Amino acid sequence: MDGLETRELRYFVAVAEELHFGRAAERLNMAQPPLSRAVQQLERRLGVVLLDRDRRGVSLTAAGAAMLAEARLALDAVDAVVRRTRRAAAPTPGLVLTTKAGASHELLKRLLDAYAARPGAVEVDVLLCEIGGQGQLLRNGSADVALVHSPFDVLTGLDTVEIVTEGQVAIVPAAHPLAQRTSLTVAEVSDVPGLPIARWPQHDGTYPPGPGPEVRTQSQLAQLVALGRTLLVIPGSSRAWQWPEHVAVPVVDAPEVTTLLAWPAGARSAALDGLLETAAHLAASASS
Amino acid sequence: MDGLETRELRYFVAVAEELHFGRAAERLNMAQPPLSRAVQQLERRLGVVLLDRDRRGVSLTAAGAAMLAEARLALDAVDAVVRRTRRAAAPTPGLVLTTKAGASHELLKRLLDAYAARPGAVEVDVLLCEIGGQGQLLRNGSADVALVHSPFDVLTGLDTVEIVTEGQVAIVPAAHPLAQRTSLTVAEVSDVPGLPIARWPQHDGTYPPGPGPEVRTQSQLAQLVALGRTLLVIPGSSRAWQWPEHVAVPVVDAPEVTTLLAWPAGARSAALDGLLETAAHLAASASS
DNA sequence: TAGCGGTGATACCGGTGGGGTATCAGTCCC
DNA sequence: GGGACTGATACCCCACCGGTATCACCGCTA
Repeated sequence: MDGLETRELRYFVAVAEELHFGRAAERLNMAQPPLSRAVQQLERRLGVVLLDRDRRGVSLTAAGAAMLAEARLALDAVDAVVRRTRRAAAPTPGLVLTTKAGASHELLKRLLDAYAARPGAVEVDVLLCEIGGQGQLLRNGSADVALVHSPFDVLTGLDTVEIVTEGQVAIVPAAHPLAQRTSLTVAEVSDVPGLPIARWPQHDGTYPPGPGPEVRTQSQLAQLVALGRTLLVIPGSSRAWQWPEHVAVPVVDAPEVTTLLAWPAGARSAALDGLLETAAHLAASASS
Repeated sequence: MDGLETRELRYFVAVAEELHFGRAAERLNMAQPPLSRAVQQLERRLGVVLLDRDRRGVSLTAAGAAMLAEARLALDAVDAVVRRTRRAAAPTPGLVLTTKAGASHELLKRLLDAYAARPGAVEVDVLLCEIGGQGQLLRNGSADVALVHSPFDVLTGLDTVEIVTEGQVAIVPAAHPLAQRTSLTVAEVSDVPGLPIARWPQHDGTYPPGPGPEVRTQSQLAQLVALGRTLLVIPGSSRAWQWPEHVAVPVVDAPEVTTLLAWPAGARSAALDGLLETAAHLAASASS
């Protein structure tokens, strides 16, 4: 009846992502025939057609698409078992905190310092990740807690505690006329001639179309602003990495950004509780 | 390095729950020796000691306890793959809504009627579960959405939308002096001589100690109240199942109860969106 | 239309390893 | 010290996973 092994899930995910048995088999370091067979067996056992093998290629059925999403979550959960178990077994368990490189640097520093001063504090490793990558790292057990920014980061499935809410600033090249302003509006900074918004890679690694430069890292972005090629709008506290060639101008009508600590729902531990309490104190002192 | 099959997780969970290789093997319908071997291999591959095999029995190490919690979540996620895939493949996919038997009956009826009247509404199956069982059913894919009650039900990992907030009433035997009152306080209904609060089974199936009667179902409870053996405090809308021998008295200082729809974070679908929208309308009309 | 490249499915085979039985090795208890 | 009980070890077998070889089907092209 049931039983479904993770091997079968991995096979299906590979095929569903590649939409090509040969390439999927290559990715799995195996030959194509056993992969075809395994997926057929999976479909028979589920009693569900997951893939349409038409002439000229493979495509997902509706059920296959549903299964792909669920299977990814399940595989993440299985990976999380290994990672969290290994960390729980470490001589000094510690915590892993993940955040976007460069974001909320000052706040993070205050949080870590305050937590380290607590009695019974454990070591906190900081794991820098790409934009929007925190959720994945929490789900697959690579991290215990993340510093995230609402409304930018997806928070579904995570418990959170707010730390601070703040306005946003535009980072513009010092030489640009906008740098003279004391405040700006969203309308003024969107679609500035000669300063197109930079484009970040999407989930599949490709870039959306548009006039702005393609970037992968914060430092690339910083340099591009310094070169007068783009501008960006970020939370005020992120200006820590501002260059001499940058000018920060408040954007008065930009949506407020809330910095939060997020953790996988239900994955509390004594160490995490300590960090959350520290964060709550920080939030209280910041708002007073 | 990685790899971990669900079979290994099932084996470990069985042993960790039974704390006895023989019984665990019996539960798994296999012999004890291969089970011992499999768990040993698992420990070697992880490089982590999960179980202490002391004289007189088996016990979990700290890492083993952590792994047990994670493994249960992962196995639920794998089960969810099967259930949700099968449902997605059904000719008419439908939605499965779960709730505690007897709770918010009127509200549920209004919600389902209103949703059924929507264009494009799919069939909604109602799955009645035991107290507090909704989270498990959502996690393992047995249900798509649940009707839950804050602060009673655990909401971690679930996205929610509020429907209605209401006060609580005490359900007391009509023959009891308290039935004459027009309002009560928490202090008055806790520890009433001769009317001890009923006890519900815990997660492991055993009952907490105390003077109250042991119950498993709402109808048992209803009968016990009618017999004058206990009283209970529940949301006002739950009085639908009130008997002639019951009297409902508002408890003025009891915490308010919020009825919500909850669903696994990130598991949105077109059908679910329709139901949530209906619930939002219901909430708006109820508050106005 | 015949050939060819490319795709997934089928046929068959060998080795690994998961699961079985039989037994051993401790421990506790009378 | 013997028996009951528990988990570990020894050994065996065969199911099944993965490999190679090949087929069947389609579309393109000359």
